[in-house]
Amino acid sequence: MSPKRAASGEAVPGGVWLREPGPASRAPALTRERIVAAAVGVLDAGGTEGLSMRRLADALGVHATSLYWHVAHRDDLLDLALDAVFGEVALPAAPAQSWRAEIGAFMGELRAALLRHPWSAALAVSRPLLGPNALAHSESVYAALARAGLAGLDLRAAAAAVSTYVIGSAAAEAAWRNQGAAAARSAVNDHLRRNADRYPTLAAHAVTGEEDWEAHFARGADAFLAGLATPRPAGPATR
Amino acid sequence: MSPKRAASGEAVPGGVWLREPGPASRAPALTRERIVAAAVGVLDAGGTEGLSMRRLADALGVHATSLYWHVAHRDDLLDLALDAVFGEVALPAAPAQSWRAEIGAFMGELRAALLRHPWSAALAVSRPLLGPNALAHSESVYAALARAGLAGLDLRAAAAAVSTYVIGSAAAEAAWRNQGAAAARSAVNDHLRRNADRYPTLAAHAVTGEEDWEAHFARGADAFLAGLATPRPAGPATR
DNA sequence: ACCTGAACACCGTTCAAGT
DNA sequence: ACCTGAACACCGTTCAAGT
Repeated sequence: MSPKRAASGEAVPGGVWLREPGPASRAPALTRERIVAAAVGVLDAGGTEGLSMRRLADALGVHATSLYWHVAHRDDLLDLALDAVFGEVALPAAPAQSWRAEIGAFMGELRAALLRHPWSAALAVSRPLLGPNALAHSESVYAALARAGLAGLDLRAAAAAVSTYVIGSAAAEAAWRNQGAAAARSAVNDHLRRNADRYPTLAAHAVTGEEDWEAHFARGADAFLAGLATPRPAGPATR
Repeated sequence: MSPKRAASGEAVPGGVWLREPGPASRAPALTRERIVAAAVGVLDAGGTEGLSMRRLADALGVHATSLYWHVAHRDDLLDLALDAVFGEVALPAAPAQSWRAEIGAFMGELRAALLRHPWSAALAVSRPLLGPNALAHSESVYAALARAGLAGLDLRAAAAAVSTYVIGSAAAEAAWRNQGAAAARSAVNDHLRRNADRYPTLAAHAVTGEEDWEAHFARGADAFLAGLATPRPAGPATR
């Protein structure tokens, strides 16, 4: 695990400073951590499409093919970068608060992390979340819901729904923000108003000005948590 | 709007059958509908990554660059194909049933359509849904929820949550099904069991055998609809 | 063990040219 | 109006080679 001993020679006190840091003393130059950190940077800058092996290699001062020593495919990079985003979300310190407060807090924090990296939510819906950070959060959500008395299919469905709602909302928000934003929004409004005969309710109720995404999200999350708290009709299918 | 008149010549009764369908009488060969239908086919066969302009052109017996006459970018193709999937979902015929039944039915049908085209859900989370078919469904969801008494932010949040839940669930399901399925599943189970100290609740409650995805989905949808039906605390922020 | 360099089989998109 | 063909600037990934 420790890096190889630096090049040999007589032990001269203070010699480190005099010797050229020969190739043997260079740390591996590339590590998974460095690669993943750089990948997150490239993704933040250019989105999923902007992440190419060559561009990432450039950012690391290295040839593209070198990356394949540390990583099997480009896809692995995406999975690793995504789990790094989950790693930005703190795990609940004290399990003292109510399950509802704990899960509500988790939802808010996960949303914030996903929005800090606008490429991440779209990625999170499209691949199994099995990285250590994602699993750690999954575990704490399961634990909180189990404390709430859920089990079996109810528990699994509730846990899945929690992350589905957060990730899906963040992905939608990121998708809207990505594009021209203001320009796009007014184009949509125009379109709806021009076709008010086909879309009367949309024309009357859909967005007009600046969306308050956070209030929007919180409203849905509230409704959703209220639903989870509602006792299920104890049908025979409950296992 | 009507296609150009076929090549001229003396009007001989029954002559159509005798004349070669010369180049002048060929219909435009490429139309947006044909292109979109072929794109859906290519996507069904090879997923989002499998859709390239050249491959699609091949399927249509045409040169790749010809597509650019009908479509501006590859992205347009994705938007058009996605809206075609929404077009497979029937609009509610009679607005007679309860809003809850209507929306529940819509959710089930949309899920089915998205799963018939496993590439579609992941796409639907990552881009604004502004195609005519998507908007038509959006309109009817808004209308049903407005009938239920929702308005303003409540209405928008509820409508957004409905599609977020359906699309997010379908995307997650498709992602799990895409990969090795059985192999992957048992690998995950092994992984969780090996790390049961880190993930005790997951190891105890997470999937073991075959998932019943539909029951899973329905359970979450029920909880979710129950939450929507729960009256909101009439805070001052309700506009 | 780790990185390079050349190479292969692809990409999306443009643009001038044909009919 | 619609399609072709050549061309440009990219891709992910492999593999033999270097150190």
